[in-house]
Amino acid sequence: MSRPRSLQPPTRSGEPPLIEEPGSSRGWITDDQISYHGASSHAPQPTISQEPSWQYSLQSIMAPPVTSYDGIPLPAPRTSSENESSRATAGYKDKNRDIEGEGELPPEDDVVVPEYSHSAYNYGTWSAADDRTLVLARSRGKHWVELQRTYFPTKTANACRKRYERLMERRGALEQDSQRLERISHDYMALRKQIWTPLADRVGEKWEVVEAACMSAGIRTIQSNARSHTNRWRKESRASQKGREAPLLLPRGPLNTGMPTLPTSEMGSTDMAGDFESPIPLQGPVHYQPHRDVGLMPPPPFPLSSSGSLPVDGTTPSIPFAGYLHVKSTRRPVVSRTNTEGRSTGAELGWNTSN
DNA sequence: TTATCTTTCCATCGTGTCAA
DNA sequence: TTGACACGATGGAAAGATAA
Repeated sequence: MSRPRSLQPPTRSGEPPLIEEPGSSRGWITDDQISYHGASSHAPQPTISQEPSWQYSLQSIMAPPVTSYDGIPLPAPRTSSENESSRATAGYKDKNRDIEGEGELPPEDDVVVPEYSHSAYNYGTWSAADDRTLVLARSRGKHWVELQRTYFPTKTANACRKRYERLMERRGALEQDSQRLERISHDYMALRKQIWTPLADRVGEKWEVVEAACMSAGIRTIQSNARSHTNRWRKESRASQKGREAPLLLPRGPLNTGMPTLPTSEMGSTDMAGDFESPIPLQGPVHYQPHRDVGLMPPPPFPLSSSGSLPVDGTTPSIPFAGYLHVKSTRRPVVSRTNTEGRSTGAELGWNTSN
């Protein structure tokens, strides 16, 4: 099976708009509000309802049932007995799907088949309007074949069914994620001081200041800054070594500077150690000292975003060499896709918040 | 037997990221 | 700037399940 790489989905400008329900505050999405690649990240997200009886403790075990999609009541999951009775009484018409959802389906006569051939592979994306039509039609008991012939003649019934399944899975996961984020936020507020204090001690700042700087910068900015900072330090270190007889020795061991001590075990034995690396291995108890007191080649000031709250004047203690954290991304955060992964939270990074 | 639905596998495409 | 790579999205196909 080969598909022409150049085949693109047709523009949807010729499709009829969905009919807005009179008095409804929920307007239909017009074509110019939809981009057809990555559309779901920009289009208004539908509202999802789920069973209120769904228990918090079950979050990590199973996704709650999705009971509505953007206000459209969805049929309850069918049991085998319901299947049997519905088919017997309704002449194979599934009465569980015979639910009058809000909104109207586009008139069947108005459905315009795009001009490209159905025989060509239809690698078309689904717009928000398509999704709504699909869910509405399904909620009214239309079989896949009928639904496909009526509203999606350029797609197959199987494609419609799979799209429907994925929509339901996605919406369920979305709702689950929002509740999960609430839980993480709650725990974060309780543990944030513990989380940020080690880094704050290392750089000689208040933990609130360090937290604000990192939060405002974002993980991508921090990754980028850390990498460039490390590269710059290495470059300058090499240049410095060229001009000396003896290589520049990096401090190890106690310097007795009065700065907070971060035992190696705190970094080396936690999951966090797998996400960060320093220019040199951490060995033994290390006492950190602002460079200006030690007389080492001063690293550049800590890079800040434009909204960063750390001062960048010369009095700001820069991060000692061992404090350069280069974040190794084990999973690339996805920015514009609709998936919900890529969140970087203390919990997900495996920060050891126990004391 | 037929119709419908579900599950599973797999190939392809689009897009973002990263290193050279 | 470009190519390699990873990953999610999409849809075709086949097999199996279920009920009329």
